[in-house]
Amino acid sequence: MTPGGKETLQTRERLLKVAARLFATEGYRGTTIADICRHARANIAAVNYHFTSKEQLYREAWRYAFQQSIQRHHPDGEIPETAPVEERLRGRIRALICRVTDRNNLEFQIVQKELAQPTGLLREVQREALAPLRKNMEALIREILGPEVSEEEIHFCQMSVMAQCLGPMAGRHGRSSRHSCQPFWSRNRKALAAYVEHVVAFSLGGLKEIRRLHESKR
Amino acid sequence: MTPGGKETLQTRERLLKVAARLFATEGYRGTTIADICRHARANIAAVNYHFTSKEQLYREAWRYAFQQSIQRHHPDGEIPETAPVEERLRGRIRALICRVTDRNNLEFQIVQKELAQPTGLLREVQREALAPLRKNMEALIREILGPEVSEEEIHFCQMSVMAQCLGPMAGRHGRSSRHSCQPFWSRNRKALAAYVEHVVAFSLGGLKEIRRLHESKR
Amino acid sequence: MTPGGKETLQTRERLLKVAARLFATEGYRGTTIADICRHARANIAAVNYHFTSKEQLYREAWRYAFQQSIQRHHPDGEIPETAPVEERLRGRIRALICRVTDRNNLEFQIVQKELAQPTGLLREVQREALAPLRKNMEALIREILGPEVSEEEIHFCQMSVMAQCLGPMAGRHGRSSRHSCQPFWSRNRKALAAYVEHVVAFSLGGLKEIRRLHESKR
Amino acid sequence: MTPGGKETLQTRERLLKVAARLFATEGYRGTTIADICRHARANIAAVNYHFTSKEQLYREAWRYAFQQSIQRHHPDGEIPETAPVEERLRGRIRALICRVTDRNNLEFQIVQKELAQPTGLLREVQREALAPLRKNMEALIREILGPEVSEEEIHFCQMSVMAQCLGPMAGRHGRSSRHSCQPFWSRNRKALAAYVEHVVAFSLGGLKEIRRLHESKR
DNA sequence: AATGAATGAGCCTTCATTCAT
DNA sequence: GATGAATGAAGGCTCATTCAT
Repeated sequence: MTPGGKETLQTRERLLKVAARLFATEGYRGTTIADICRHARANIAAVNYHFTSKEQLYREAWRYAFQQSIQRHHPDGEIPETAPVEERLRGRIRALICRVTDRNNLEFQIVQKELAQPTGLLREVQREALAPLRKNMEALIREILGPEVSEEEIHFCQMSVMAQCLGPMAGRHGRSSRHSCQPFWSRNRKALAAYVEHVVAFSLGGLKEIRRLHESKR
Repeated sequence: MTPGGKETLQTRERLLKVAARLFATEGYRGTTIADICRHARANIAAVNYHFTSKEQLYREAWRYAFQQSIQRHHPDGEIPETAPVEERLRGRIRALICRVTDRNNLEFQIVQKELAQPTGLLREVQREALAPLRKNMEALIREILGPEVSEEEIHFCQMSVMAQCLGPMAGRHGRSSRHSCQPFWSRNRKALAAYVEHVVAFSLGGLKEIRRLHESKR
Repeated sequence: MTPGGKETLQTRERLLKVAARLFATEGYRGTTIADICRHARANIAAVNYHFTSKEQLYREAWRYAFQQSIQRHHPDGEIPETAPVEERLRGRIRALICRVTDRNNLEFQIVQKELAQPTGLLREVQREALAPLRKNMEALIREILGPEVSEEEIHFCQMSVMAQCLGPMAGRHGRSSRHSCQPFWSRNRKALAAYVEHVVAFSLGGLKEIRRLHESKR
Repeated sequence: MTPGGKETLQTRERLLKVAARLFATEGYRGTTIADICRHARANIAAVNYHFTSKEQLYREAWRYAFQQSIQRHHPDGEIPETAPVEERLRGRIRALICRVTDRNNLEFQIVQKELAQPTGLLREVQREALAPLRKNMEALIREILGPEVSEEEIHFCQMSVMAQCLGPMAGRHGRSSRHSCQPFWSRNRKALAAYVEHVVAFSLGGLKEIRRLHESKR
């Protein structure tokens, strides 16, 4: 209809957009192909035409959300590499919490549902999205704790920090949100900023304690 | 069939047991009434007969798992009320992590799926299971931080501690676990105990830092 | 509705009956579950309830037709075992041709479609229906030719006789029969009886020739 | 694309070739337009563009296979018209059995599926391919039996001979052949030649018997 | 002449629920 | 009190065909 094959691209893209949103709010099983096509104003067979199967669409929709997410948010919080390590940790934590709590960022909403109810379809999630995040966080922590702390301890510290960042993800709701109270971070930006500062302080305190214990043990 | 309604009770209980297990591993949507009845050696109509609907069975199954969980695990970690507050915090943390990582404890597996994919059917979860946990944790934290720290800060600290306890929940898998690497805490008890000690130390360090900041601010 | 669970049995049986008829005329792929259920006045889900899948229904429908067929036609043409071998051969040939050309005998119509377009679902057809037929025919032929004729020759003779019996099967039509001229054996019984006598005579002549050649070769 | 419509012709021919092969192995319903176009490296719309519909392609594909078949095999087995009638019968029988069992000869594979499962699309098959075959066979038989034998008897004899030739067609498989044992004639050429000789001998013996009966009746 | 996106009808199957014993 | 047959709505997917270039 429109010139230049634009229409074609648009249908595929519309499907991806809608699919990412619905998968994020309703989960894989809770989303039907019919829903997706209706919202994307596309034919019921469009999904199978463009993506072969619902499973494939799921994978590509997550990838789409993932790439949109890293386009919007710099994972280092735009802190230069030369800044002190505490500053860089703050940048990482802020960036991650922002990505996690951003209503328009579908990536982590899909990830969360995938973690809770693995479909086995997003193995690449681990590889491409979460593993680098963890690797990077562990590098920062190793820098703070010094080279003599065991890898297990570093791994545990990374878990502690990441858990605090991902924590606000829980209780995020889809359609059925009528039953739930709004989470704190959706009230205003100030509350979110306060939580970020809390996590930074709490984590630095925790790391300090771990290092102290390690040194006293020696 | 047998007199005294005994048979009924047995069937009912079998259904609850099986349902809790399946809901925990496969989620609400991933579990079919037929599955439940087959595993419980019950008639296909038994669920609707005993529980009116799948939704109602879901609610009662979670409650069943919840009550079994608190029967097995003392939420205070069997630390007497008179022990120092740090000891009581350690007891709480250990108890919670144990409940969360216990493969036979279905309660939190259901909770996790409910948090990620709210069906809106477990509003009571919040009220009966999680809220008391949080309340109690906040009380301990308030005791540690002193009465002058703001409620918001106490709430944030509770989130930090709880997030670390619930963190290991993520990545727990049901049927599709063939795709996943085993989590650290399933390797052996020692690793789990080490993580518990880490969370205690990290959290105490974090709380210390928060208190220090608060006092210096004054 | 009707007393005694009769209705239940009837639905299953109705499905089998209708399925056998439709599979016989339209083939496996040409028959839809919806068709079957409509003709059997059953719900669209009835097939999957009673038979799990279309494939399973196909197998059971053939078995149903097979058992009805052997109930109606005695495979030996009701010739006593003590009769001369030529008489017994005539009985066999007549019985087989009757079964093959009987419009109400669905068994061979299904078999024919299965031979032409194997679904791989009726492997038991070979074992249960055709193999015994061939075995029996070979026994008669061996009796006629004498023990010194090679197994290969006996097998070839069996093929010659069987092919003549099954030949009228070809050109049997389903829905699209408006395009085809009626086969000779549907015109009247006399034509069919004449064909039977022809096959008997032709085959006995053939066998005589084979034996003659064998003896002259010696 | 290329000038002169050459490209078109090539695409058209590729479609015909592929279609004949797929229709022969999978049958009309078992073959999809998408399959054909994929194997022929043609656009999904190519079939409808070149042949208007799948039905039309089916007809033309059979005709294509038919013409290729008669180009490769001389229907008289290359026996001169002047040879004795028995020799000419042998030539015919051998030629027909060769065509039927030749794996590369798609014509009869399509015919067989059409006979078992008439789509009503190949009415011309009867007229153009089978009828001449039968006519010719009947002429030979009439020559052997003499002019006084009834037309019905001649027709029956033709059926007997043809059935033996077409018999090996049954059990020929497409994709699902993994379930089937290999037919005798694919083992080696000697087995096939032996079967040809058997059919010739058996048929001559049968015809002799028929003539004898006819003469004795007189 | 040829293409690739798009369509709509239809197919097999699943599943929570109901109904008549 | 308990059962098993039956239902209808819906889900994912296939496929021949059409449409706009």
